[in-house]
Amino acid sequence: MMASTIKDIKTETGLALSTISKYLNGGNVRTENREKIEAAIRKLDYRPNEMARALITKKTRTIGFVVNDIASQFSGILLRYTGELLRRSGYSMMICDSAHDPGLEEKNIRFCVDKKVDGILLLPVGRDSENLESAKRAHIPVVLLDREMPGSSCDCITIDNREAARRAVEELALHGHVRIAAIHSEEYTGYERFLGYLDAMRARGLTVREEYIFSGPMHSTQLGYEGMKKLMALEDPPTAVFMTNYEVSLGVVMAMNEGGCRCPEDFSLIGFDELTLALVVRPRMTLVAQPMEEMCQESVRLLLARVDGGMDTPPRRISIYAGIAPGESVRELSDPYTAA
Amino acid sequence: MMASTIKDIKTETGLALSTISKYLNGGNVRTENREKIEAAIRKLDYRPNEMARALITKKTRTIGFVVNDIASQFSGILLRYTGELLRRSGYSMMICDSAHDPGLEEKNIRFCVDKKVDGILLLPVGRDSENLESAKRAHIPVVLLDREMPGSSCDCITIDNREAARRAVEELALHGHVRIAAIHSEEYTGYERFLGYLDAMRARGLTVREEYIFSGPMHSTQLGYEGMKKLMALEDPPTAVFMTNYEVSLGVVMAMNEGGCRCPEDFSLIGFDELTLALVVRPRMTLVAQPMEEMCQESVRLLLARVDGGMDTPPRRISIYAGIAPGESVRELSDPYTAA
DNA sequence: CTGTTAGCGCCTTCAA
DNA sequence: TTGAAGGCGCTAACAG
Repeated sequence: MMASTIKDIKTETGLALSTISKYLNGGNVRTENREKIEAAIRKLDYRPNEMARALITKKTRTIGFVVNDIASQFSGILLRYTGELLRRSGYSMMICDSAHDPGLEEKNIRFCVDKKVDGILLLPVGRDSENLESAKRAHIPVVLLDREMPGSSCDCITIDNREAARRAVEELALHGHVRIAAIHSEEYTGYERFLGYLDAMRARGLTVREEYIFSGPMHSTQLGYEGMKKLMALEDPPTAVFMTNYEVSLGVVMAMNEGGCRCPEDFSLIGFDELTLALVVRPRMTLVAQPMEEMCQESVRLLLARVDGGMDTPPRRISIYAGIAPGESVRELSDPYTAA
Repeated sequence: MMASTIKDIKTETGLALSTISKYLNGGNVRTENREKIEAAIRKLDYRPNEMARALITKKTRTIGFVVNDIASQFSGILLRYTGELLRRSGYSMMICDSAHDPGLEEKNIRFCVDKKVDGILLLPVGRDSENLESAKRAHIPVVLLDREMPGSSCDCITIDNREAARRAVEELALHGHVRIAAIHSEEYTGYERFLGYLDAMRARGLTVREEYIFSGPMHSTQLGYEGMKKLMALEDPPTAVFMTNYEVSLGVVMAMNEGGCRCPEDFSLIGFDELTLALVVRPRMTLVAQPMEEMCQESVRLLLARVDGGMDTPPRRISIYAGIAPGESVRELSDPYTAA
């Protein structure tokens, strides 16, 4: 009734433990013995005990994924891709949700370390690389996904947030927009993208009006909703709005619908992330499409390379190009100064 | 440089291994020795090796969560609650995403079994309890969350889907609605809720018109969007729409906004799940609020009871009452037959 | 209460 | 290629 062990295979086949072990680990065994072993494994439904194996090899074949917010759609999709990639490489994934709490993030990393994961994928909440201390002490590699942490010496996969944002706002300007608002979060990605907005405005010599900037501590539907409400109520409202993530865009669209405004007639919009909203809303939103699958591939590749290869090579920072997926949410403005 | 072991504590303190082990497991030790041990632990930054521990105790203190769709907001929130609850009980959570694929679900369960998890929480994709075979053979308890599986003999936590749906549709009827449409998925929850719709219609003696029913294989924004488009195009459209989940509601709202329809003036709406949408859309949606936190508490409680207590007691099926959160998306219809 | 002695299931030297 | 012996880090009997 108990799960069968390698010993049972031994008594079943009459071979030595080490022979069986070698077979299990892909070594060369006489064909006749191989067949015996395979038959016994099938018969007893034997599966190696990963715990015992890990005790010796010091490899759990488990990766910890510490995620800023498990309930966000963006994270969910990253988790799906990475989980699948890891599974294909024989790794399992232990997910810990930091729920936007930097303190919890630190605990989660420590938890992963205690569980002896082989490596950690981190989609960070905070900017404080002190949170990584426990992993560093235990020599467990960490790869940062989607967001950098200034003080850290980890590999890091991001998109070129600032540059992508700059191009997005440039797109608005190219269509003749001058009164361009921005709704952004103060998190890493939100702020980087806001900097890109400023870059574009400056490069074009456009005025950055204070009342056109709306920000909040983190990306949320709430933020977009409230921001757009405020912008719509302005005496001299913008003609275009730049939004720094998916949830924010969702909130903006809700606010516009509620206020009876149309896109792009009343407001042109450009945002980030090609998720559900983008597939459903008409007119189709123009937005920066983050190559999420590629981000996951790169981060898993880097992490597994560290797991196998070690920490002696210098940290790599990969910034992936994020292009703009065309849509119809930006309208041509011939004379911006008379536009509503 | 290597992580310190219990042996290091032994040489540091001069005590026997078993004394230290006993201390670690909460046994009684002479105060003077306790202090020695504690000092050594701090000094060497010792943390017990969970692998070695698991090898003897046969408990990994890890729970596997096999989830139908990690990218859905509903699942995300369930994962957040359960993860937190488990962490507080000293358990880690290994999440496997089935991505709506029953075949992958079976693989995921087998994966959890191989990883020797102490128990499995399953939010199922399919209805086929054969997927649970590997867990059953290994005597690993499984608790079903949110959805039943007919043939299984597992504990199961659901809400009273059918009854809650019946009450929701009854609510529409009480406001004078007669031409009531339903957009539902063919998944377990979607279908149960559709049955509740039929119950209510029948009880009221209302006609169930074929053109008022729209369904699809699974819950999605797409489903709601397309369903609502179709309903709006009808010659004789419904006055109210019942939607079987959150994503569907989102799609419906999008379609209405796009078509220039207002809620509740043009269509009354009632749906499920108090998520982001519910917090942002105005007028506030009337909907069945699933007690997600309670569902998680119950399922974790049941699962840990199985982990400790064993499988000899008969399976428990808990159905939690889901109330209707009031909103303003259902309007009073005095004369339904003349309403648009 | 403390220490000694065996293992948990597996991998990895070493001889043969 | 194969087999015997030792040990990974820890807990669980015992005996003291």
